[in-house]
Amino acid sequence: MPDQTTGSRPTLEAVAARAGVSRATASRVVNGGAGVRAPLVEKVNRAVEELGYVPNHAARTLVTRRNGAVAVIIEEPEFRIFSDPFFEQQVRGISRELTAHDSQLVLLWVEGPGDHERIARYLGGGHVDGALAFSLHSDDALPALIDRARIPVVFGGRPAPGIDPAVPYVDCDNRGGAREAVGHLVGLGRRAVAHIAGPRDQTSAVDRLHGYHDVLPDADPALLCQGSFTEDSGARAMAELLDRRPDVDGVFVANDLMATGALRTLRERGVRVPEDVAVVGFDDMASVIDRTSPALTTIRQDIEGMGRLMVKLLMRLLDGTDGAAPASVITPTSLVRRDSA
Amino acid sequence: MPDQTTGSRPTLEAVAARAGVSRATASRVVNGGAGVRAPLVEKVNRAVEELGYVPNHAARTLVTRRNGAVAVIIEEPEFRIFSDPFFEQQVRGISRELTAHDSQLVLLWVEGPGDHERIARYLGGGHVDGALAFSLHSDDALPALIDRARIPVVFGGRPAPGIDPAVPYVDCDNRGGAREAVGHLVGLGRRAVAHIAGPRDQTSAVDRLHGYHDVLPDADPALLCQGSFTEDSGARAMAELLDRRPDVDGVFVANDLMATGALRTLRERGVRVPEDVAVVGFDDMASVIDRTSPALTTIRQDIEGMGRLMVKLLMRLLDGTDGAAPASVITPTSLVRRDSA
DNA sequence: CCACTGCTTGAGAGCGCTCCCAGAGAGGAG
DNA sequence: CTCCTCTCTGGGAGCGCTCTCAAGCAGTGG
Repeated sequence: MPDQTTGSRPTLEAVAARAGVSRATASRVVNGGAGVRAPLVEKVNRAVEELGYVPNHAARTLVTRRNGAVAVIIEEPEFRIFSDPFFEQQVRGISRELTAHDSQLVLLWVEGPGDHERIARYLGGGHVDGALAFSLHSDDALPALIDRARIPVVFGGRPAPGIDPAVPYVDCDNRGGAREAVGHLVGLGRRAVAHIAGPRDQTSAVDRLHGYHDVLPDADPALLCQGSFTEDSGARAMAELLDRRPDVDGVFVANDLMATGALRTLRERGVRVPEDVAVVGFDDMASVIDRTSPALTTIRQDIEGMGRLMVKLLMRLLDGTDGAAPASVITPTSLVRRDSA
Repeated sequence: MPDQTTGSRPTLEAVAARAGVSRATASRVVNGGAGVRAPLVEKVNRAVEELGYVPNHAARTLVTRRNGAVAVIIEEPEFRIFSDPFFEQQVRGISRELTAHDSQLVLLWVEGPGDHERIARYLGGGHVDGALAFSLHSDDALPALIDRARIPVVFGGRPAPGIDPAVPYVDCDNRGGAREAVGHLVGLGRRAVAHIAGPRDQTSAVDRLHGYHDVLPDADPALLCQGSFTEDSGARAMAELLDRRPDVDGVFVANDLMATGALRTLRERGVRVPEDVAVVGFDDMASVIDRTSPALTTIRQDIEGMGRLMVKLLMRLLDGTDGAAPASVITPTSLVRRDSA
């Protein structure tokens, strides 16, 4: 009988002893069993079962230099990004895909510049194989931070220009989606199609604005209004638009939340949607859409899918069939027709 | 010159060599430097600096058997718990406290029974030092799962009866808070004080109901209504209450979200708050309170603080001054007087 | 001047695992 | 029957670190 008196967890050694094989063979079986004859595989597996053996992660990491963990970096400078439904969906996708790759999700919550030193040290400390981050603002210190840690990283959302262009990212086709939205409004016969844009320092907002201009390069600047992706800012922008151009008959709003605000303003002013003004949003965020009336026509993006793609890209980086760094991925968008346009 | 030709990260060995000391001394300095003479400490620190040395986590874990990581288990059976503001605040507290303890937050996202096997394996695999979980429903399989992994755990919220009573948890004083809420209404001279309760399978809701009965043991059962912690259920319950007992002049609602619904119903029915009916909620959830009118009087609980406490409790468990398992903690609540009562 | 105490320091043994390499069989070709 | 090849298995080194233990070295009292 092997010494099993201690309360500690059984080691590979113990499994090997019980199965009557060497540690090397036991290891092979535990890791898939390639090149081990069936009867031995059987024996080892039984020993694993009986002993309740679980590989020691630290020991394995020490020699393989693989952690099986990926950091997800969350910055919360001003908003409650954590409870943002967009973000939630993306993290869900990440979590699912990570699980599929037998990797763990380590949450790094950055609350301010004071945390940067700590985060950099952590990332550089070999605790995780790679990192996933989200590009929020162009004045973000995060990219530099990660760059310093010399760790593979994939961004969610196109990083602001100026960031190392070699860093792969996953983003939806903001520009193309915007084109489709505006094209839809134009196709509906709308003559004065306005745009309520998002913050200038976010690439997604900038790209959507570009998409608008792609279709309407000569649009009256008065048809352009600046919002900040919040519901109230959308309401205000819509009011301004109605004041400046009372003849406006179509609006492409850069996100659903602002579109909700715009719909509110239109309702308050007695403007009919879509008869008088047709409205198209962006995101197709279920929790927002549910509350709109009339039901919001919008551009859908597969947010969870983007989260999964981020992981897939990172894994490819890690598997490092060297040299060929995977390119960024732009996922397609689609128009979802509802009642508002 | 030491061999620094490889691109790999420097080891303690390298630091020791550069500082002209032994690996043991270098290790001592890196870990606080107790019992090492000042000049050597200085030398080693300089070497660390120059080499950009970062300790190898896996190697350290291998010998210390401490991971510096804690699992936060999130179950998402039906609701979007992740984007729940309550949850967000709690996780923020956890994250902050974990950082203070130099530990990392590993997110374990349980999506269904299919994940249980994986989670149990992970928890039992020595990847994390302990786990934090939240008690949601009484039919929860989670506690059994964690029990099986034989890993220290602290719950957020009192677990349902039937769960191992030795497991420590952190919860607010639901019952006392409810007593205070009802007492406040009674103190205001309200004669027919009703209660809109939360789901029966959640201990927080049950405790709040108990608190109500503590103050009003002989309350008319018609003054009791069942909700499900959602806004709509609160609205429906309020309507039912008004139908059953038109003379109702006070309501203690088991959470703010339902209170919002109740306020809506009251407004729609032309009932004045607080003149005709005084309303007290529970939670003091900023994002909910902001939207209520009149401003909701409610019971405040320190949600972030509870998150932090969960970590503190777990750390005490881990430091294991054996035997004395830390007791659960009940945090105090306080009445926040606003306009609705 | 020597033994003794107390504080620093270094040598070395692992922690549990993977992986390289050599050796042992087995089977086919000469 | 021997030699060679191929497949499978075991021995053993070593990943980077911590920690125990003993040696070294002052300083002190007898």
